[in-house]
Amino acid sequence: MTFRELGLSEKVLQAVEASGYTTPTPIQAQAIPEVLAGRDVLGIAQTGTGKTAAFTLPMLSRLEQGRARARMPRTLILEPTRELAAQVEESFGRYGINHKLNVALLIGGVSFGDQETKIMRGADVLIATPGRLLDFAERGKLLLTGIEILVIDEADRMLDMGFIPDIERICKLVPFTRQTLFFSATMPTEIVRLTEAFLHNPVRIEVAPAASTSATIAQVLVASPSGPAKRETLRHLIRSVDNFKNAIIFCNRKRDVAILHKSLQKHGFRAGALHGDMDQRSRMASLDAFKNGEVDLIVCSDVAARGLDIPDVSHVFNFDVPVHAEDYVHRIGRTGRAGKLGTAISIVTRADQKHLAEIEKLIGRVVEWQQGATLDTLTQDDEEEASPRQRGGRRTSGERTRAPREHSAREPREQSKRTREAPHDAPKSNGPAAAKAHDPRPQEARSQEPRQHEPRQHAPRAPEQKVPDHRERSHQRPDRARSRDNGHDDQPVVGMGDHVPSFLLRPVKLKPSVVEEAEEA
DNA sequence: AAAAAAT
Repeated sequence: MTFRELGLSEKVLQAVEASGYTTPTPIQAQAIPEVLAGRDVLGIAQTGTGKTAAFTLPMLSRLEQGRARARMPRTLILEPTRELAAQVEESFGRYGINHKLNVALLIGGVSFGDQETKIMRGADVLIATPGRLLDFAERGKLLLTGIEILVIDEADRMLDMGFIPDIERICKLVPFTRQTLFFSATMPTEIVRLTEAFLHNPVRIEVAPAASTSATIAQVLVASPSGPAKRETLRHLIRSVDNFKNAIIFCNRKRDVAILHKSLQKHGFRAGALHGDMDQRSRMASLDAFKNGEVDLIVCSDVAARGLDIPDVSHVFNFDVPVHAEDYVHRIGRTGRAGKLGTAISIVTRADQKHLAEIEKLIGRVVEWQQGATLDTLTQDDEEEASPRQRGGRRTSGERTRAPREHSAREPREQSKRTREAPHDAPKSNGPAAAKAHDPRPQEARSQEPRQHEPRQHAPRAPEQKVPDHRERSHQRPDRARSRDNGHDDQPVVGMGDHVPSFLLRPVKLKPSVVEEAEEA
């Protein structure tokens, strides 16, 4: 099967060939002829199946006849997130190079001016998130009465996000005679009801069963204590995994995205962040930086879990196990795309066991623990290290200071940091981080790339050995780094001797905002 | 125990 057999126009075929594609994916092969014939389509497909091209290519063919009028776009595509909307715009840009079509992106978080100009000029394709679209429509800046094709993408996600009332309102603003293309990864009853109301005699095209995980994704679990030790577990994993190119790291909460992002940067990693409370500029900048390789790590909330198509992501880390099992499937689906191999590593703490069980039930298989090291193999020490704040007065700071390890002697200037880091970085031999003896990546492929001109002080490191800290923080002012460190990690108090006033050892309850500031170090 | 989306 080739694209040529599907009935697409010559202009579109040339653009597809220029992109290097020759064989349509199953959903493209099935959907494209139907869209070209003007039929409604109900596509049940995950992202990563080639769904976007399944509607953009035939839409481009159809749009070759006719012209857009001011304020009256000819086609409308609804997306649940701004990033997905921007991604669809890119797709029109890529496959529409031979067309002179006006494509407008109508999303929140950016100024109205440009968007209004494009709509006034007449948009052939309007790609929108529901809120901003309704805003325009209600102000009379946009008429939906000329819509020929309506695309509702990621409908089940729209449902999750409470967009269904908005979608229904929008559907009532577009002409009854339009063609509707409706895509959803799953079909909950709410969505079935919607398709019955707004699709006319649709062709049903189903490609991948919901909740299946791709065979091209290797999945593994890593047991870890929680707290700062969890960040150390992640750092170790990033440094030690095989075939690392870049990674998306998921957290469950936006504030944890911010904390982890800063922590990784502090440790010298080139990392970006992406969550819905960031301003739109930063969101786009982060995503671009990750796509073009300026950073090789991006810390995300679930805003990035679904649909984002970043080719060639080598690893997905679940820094937090997702609370909702379906999110696991979506998150790990950011890797192993387009036939490439990917690895999904989930860091699991005691508290995650329940959610892990639900995930395994959903995907219908158990996920292996790395090196067979389950939560039960975490030692008492690991667990205690995980919660220094709750220790209260059980130990004095003097007792907390561990005997320097052998490598401290080799790096005397790093001793204080090393003492603090060693317990997490060097778990028991059956512990989570004992996985790989050294980083097999070529130097240029690593997170610390900008510093590659610096001589590497140590040959491939042993698991007990941390990457020399001066490499990680060489770009930082050391005084700043040190002072910001003191807040949350388990560092012995310097300058008070072994005596610590008892009030300092009392457990303290901090307001969340205070905790956040402390954690920012 | 969350995130997202209009201002």
